[in-house]
Parts: sequence; C-alpha cells; structure tokens
Amino acid sequence: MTKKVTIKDIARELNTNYSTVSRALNDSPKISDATKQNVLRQAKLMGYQPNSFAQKLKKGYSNTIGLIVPRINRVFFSNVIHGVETIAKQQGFNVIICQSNESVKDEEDNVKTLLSNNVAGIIMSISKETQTQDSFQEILNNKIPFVMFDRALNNLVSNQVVNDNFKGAYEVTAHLIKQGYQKIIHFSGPLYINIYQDRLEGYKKALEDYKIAFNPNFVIENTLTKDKGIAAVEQLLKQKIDFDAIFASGDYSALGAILCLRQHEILVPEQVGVAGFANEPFTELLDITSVEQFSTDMGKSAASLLLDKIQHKDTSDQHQNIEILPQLIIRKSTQKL
Amino acid sequence: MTKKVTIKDIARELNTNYSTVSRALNDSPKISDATKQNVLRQAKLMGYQPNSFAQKLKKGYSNTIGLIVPRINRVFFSNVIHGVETIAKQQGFNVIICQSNESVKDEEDNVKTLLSNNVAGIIMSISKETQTQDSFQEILNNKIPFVMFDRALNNLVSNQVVNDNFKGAYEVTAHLIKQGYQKIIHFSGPLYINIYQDRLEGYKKALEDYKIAFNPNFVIENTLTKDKGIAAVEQLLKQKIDFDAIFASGDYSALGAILCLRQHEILVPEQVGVAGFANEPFTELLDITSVEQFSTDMGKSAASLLLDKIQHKDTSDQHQNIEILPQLIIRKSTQKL
DNA sequence: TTATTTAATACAAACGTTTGCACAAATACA
DNA sequence: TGTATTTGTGCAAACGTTTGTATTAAATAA
Repeated sequence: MTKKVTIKDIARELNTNYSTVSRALNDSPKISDATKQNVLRQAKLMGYQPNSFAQKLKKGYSNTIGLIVPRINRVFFSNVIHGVETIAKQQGFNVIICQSNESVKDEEDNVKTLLSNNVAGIIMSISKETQTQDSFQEILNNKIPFVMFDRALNNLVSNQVVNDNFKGAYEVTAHLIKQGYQKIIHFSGPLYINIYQDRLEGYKKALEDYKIAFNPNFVIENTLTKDKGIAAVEQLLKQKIDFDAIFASGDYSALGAILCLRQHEILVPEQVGVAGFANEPFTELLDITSVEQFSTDMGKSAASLLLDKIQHKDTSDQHQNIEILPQLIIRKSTQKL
Repeated sequence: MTKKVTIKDIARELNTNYSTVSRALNDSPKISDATKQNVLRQAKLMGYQPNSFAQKLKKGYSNTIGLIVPRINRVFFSNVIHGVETIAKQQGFNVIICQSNESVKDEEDNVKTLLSNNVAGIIMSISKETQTQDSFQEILNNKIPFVMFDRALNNLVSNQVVNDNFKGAYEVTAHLIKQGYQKIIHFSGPLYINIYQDRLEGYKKALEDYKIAFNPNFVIENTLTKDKGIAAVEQLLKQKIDFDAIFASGDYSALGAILCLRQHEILVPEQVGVAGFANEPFTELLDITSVEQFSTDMGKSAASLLLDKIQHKDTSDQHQNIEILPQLIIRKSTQKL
C-alpha cells in the first residue's frame, strides 16, 4: 500500500495552510473560487482520498448504518437488504449487514459489532429464537436510532415497519372460504413474534366474519419450513383429521404441504386448497397462492425512517409504526372454482 | 445520544493515566494484573465502548472489507455474501456490501465508496456491462488486496475464485449427448466475461469429443434472462431450426425455454431436453437439470484468500486462481431415457 | 550500603481531519 | 483620508486512541 496523500501534503505543495485545503475541499464559502480550483486540481493530481477515519473521529458521527437480518440468503431478506442499500446509498450512507442465523447469541454479537463500529443507527429483524429484548438492550441503552422491520417483539414499543399481516391473513382466509373451502388448517410460526400472532388473528377474524367456528386444533404452531410442512400434513392424515384447505404462515411449509399431499395423491386445489405467505419466487413458478409483502419497499421504508431519525428530519420523539399493505396473489393452488 | 465514555474518563475515575487504561484494555504485558482488573471493572461499569474511528485512525488500518456484487437479491450472490460474511466475521472483519446493479457506472461509484471508507481489501464480481478494468482501476492503483469471484475479465490477471465452468459445461453437454440428444443449442452470455466463454468452450469440447460437429448458429449469445430464453425459443421455432436440446448458460433462460416449449406443446424432456447452469432453487422444484456452483463455498474461498492477503499470511506476490469444482445435477428435464 | 536492573506507570506526540478564532488585506462607508 | 466591514487565509486545538520514551518505585545485585 503506497503512502496515503493527506491534506497536509496538498497544502505543502500549494504553499498554503492545510486548513485552507480542508475548507476548499469541503466547499466552504470562506474560500475564494481561485484557491478552490487550485486545491481541487492538486488533490486530483496527487490522487487524494480523504481518510474517513479521521473525518469520522473529528465529526463524531459516521455515515454507516447497521442492518441485522436472520439470514442474508433468503429472498425476502435479500430484497429488504436491496431496498435498504438503495436508500442508504442515495443519502450517502453505507450499510454493514449482519446475520443472526436465527440465533439469539449471534444476534447479540451482531449488536456489539455494530455498536463498536459506531454505526449511526440500526435496522433489525429479530431471530426466530428471540423472545426478549436482552440481545439488543444495548441499542436501546445507547439511544441510537433504531428501527425494527417485519419481525418484532409483541410487547416492545419501537419504530417499526411491518406488513399489515392481519389484513394479509384475513384476505387469504376469506379467499379460501369464498372458494368453498370450509375446514381450513393454519400453519403458524412462533406466536411471541408479532407477525405470526397477527396472521393468526387475521385468520380467526375471517372465520368469524364468515361464521365458521374457530377450532384451536386446526392451528399448528411453529410450522414454517418445508420439512415441518410435510410432517404436519403427514400427521393430519394419520390422525384422519378432516380438512380441505391449508393456510400456511410461510411459503416453505405451504410447499411442503403440497409436496406431501401430492405424494398421497390428494389433488390440489380440487380436494385441498393450499396458500402460503411471502410470495417467494417459487410460488409463482409452482402456481401457489401467496401474499406479496413488497419486501424491497419494506427495506426502503425502514431505511428512510431510520435516516430521518438519524438526520433529525423526524424530530418527534415518538415511535413510528409504518404498515405496508400486502397483496393477495391468487394462483391455481386455491382455485377450486 | 448520551456522551460517550472514553479512556480518559476511566483514567480520571481511577486516578491514573489514560495510557495505562489503554494498555490495560489491550492486555499489554507492561501492566500489572491488579490494574488490569481494576480498569476492566471500571470500563464495564461505565459502559465503555472503544471509539473505533480513533483506533482505526491511529492504527492506520481497518477491519472492514468491501464486497461488490451485481445484485444482492440473487440467490447465487446472496449465498456468496453469506459465505464471505461467515469467514469475515470469524476473523473479526466487517463487510460492506455494494451492488453494481449490473451497471459500470454504479460499479465505479461502489469502488470509490469502498476506497474512501478505507476498506482493507475488496472482493468483487463484475457487472455484465463491464468490459474493461476502468471502473476498478483505482483498486489496482491503490494496491490494496483484491479478489474477483465468478465473473472476471478474460484478459486480466488477478486473484480469482471461479468455478471450473469449462468442466461444468462439458459435463452438461456430455450428459445431454449420452441421453441421446444430438442437436444441442447453447444459450450463452456476454463472451468477454470469463465464465460464459469457458462454458462455451466446455460445450464445444464435449461436442468434439463425441464427434458432433459444432454449429456456430447453435450458439445464441447474451441469452440469460427468462424473457430472452422465451424469445430465443420463439425465434428457433419460427425459423424451423431443427434442435432437440438446449444447454443454457443460466437457469433463468432455461426456465424461459421450458415455459415457451410447454406453450407450444413440445414435450420436455421427450422431444427437447433442457439444462441450465447455477442450480437456482427453482430448478429443484421444477426438476430442471443444472449445475451446482457451491456459491457459499465460493464466498468463503474468496474471503479466505482476501484475508490471507490482508493479513500477509499469503506473502507470495503471485495472483492466486482458485477453482471450485461444480457438480452436475441431473433432473427430469434432460432424462429422455 | 550503594549501584543497577526491573516493573509499573506517566508523559506526550502522533494519526488526519474539522473548525473557532485571530489576523491581514481588500473593500466599503463616512 | 480614516475607520468599519468584509473576505480570505493561517494558527492551533480538538476528536479518542496507540505507542515510544521518560520517570518513578521497588527489587535485586554488588
């Protein structure tokens, strides 16, 4: 690595003071246009790159924000990342991305890493394991701007960007009912996480509105993966439970359900309708009804909100709660009619 | 944001000098165990967080590496990111991720951003547009460690981690031939990018080895998206070209081809066999033959290589070229037999 | 006992910026 | 012409660390 050029080097070359160079580079109104030109030319000539550490140290803040997601390589999250990146870059901010691998322990480490990197704010979606705010208590203590997206804790008030999961779930369920399905199983997730709770509520409300009795046994908790979806259907069949539809709180368990039903030569959608949630790319290819969450938009919203807080554009001390309207995408897997 | 605690604050509290505190925190052998204990306790008590900017300024280097990918939200790349993150975190490094959006312009901006953030090294896969090294010339000038993965420039010698694309393509083609397909179309990508060139070569070599004449008209360049795949098949059919298989250099155009063939009621694999490249998740679900690239491993390799260079574990000034062996995944779309 | 070594800590400079203040030169006003 | 104001630049402190050197006290050797 060749020796870095500093403003002092430029100043020396130009027979001027380095403070002048600094001001010129920062386009200060105190500096004459002539010197600005000069400095800029010389800086370019010498290949000057400002030392961001010195800048940040002096200024006391960084243009970096932190983003914690459970898994980077999940379509939903990588879309969110994409959205966050886009907005951040637009406003001159960098993003450090961490993944919690769905583990509280990793989550806590991530928080430490980000804080010790002096990020200006943090955006995060909690891991499936996370049941308390212990792992990110330090963020709250440090009082740096903080936004949660998608998954948040039910009992914690914070800046949030979430889907209107209640509505999404309500619409899926209502759609199933309108298609003539009556005995609808719900695959749920951990209920201490807001989104799964909300989806369950939406499901219940739709049943209620359409005068279908809610059967607690029809809710199968913590069934979000393909394998769990398969296992759940196996179980249902073995127990000879009479059902004609499945609304899964995630696409992967919906996929598992379909694969398992197909295995048992049960026709989808004729005998059993199946719907998921998240609109993963494969749902389009496999014609599975799902709910689009506009994940990129969610990332953009979260980033905008955080940056407003960081840049004090949003001076209200209140917590904001942004809801994104999801959209039901009807496909073959639920079209009995 | 509450006032940050510094080592000076700790020193004042302990009636000692801040240099002592610094050394104690860094576990210097010059400091007695008693004081170390003291300092550590006090630091914890006061909630001390080192200011990383000051540290980096003083030390002159950072523990951050940069990663430029064409798109964050592509499974292949998000897996690579995952791999890079994993290794980086293990070794105490952070990763700043940038996306070029397949644009040279953005790529150049990314490079600037990363350099001005004083990253310790850069890992990158070029955009589809990138035909010269202009956009990242600054990295080469700056002489900071640099590793390219997957997509690289054909005529540039650099540290690289790539798949053995030649081998992968050879195996796909050989497999098609063994299945009885004779007239194999190849959907290619931009040929100034190494990987597409290599895949073309692999395809050619297989044809040669199996004594099938190579027909230049059977190579359709720059056909990597679903839409381009559809368009290409439409074109082939319209021109009444006689073919019985398609080897696409990417899964999306393979998907497009299948959808279009299905539209025209041409049976896959009976009448036309179709294979892709990359083993995108949907290929498994749709039973499309493809080539697994071990993308997470690729990210891990790239990160390891870069970190070796950064930490001078690899002192050789030579450029390393790591090849990852891809694996042919045979599925229904090519199983005529 | 005194001289010498060792151990532990204190002092101060440095990293590369930004920025308040002082100052000189140039311009405006009386 | 003299004074007040503006404009542009220089000086120096500060941000929070790390680290070479100086200093002190204690421990050892002579």
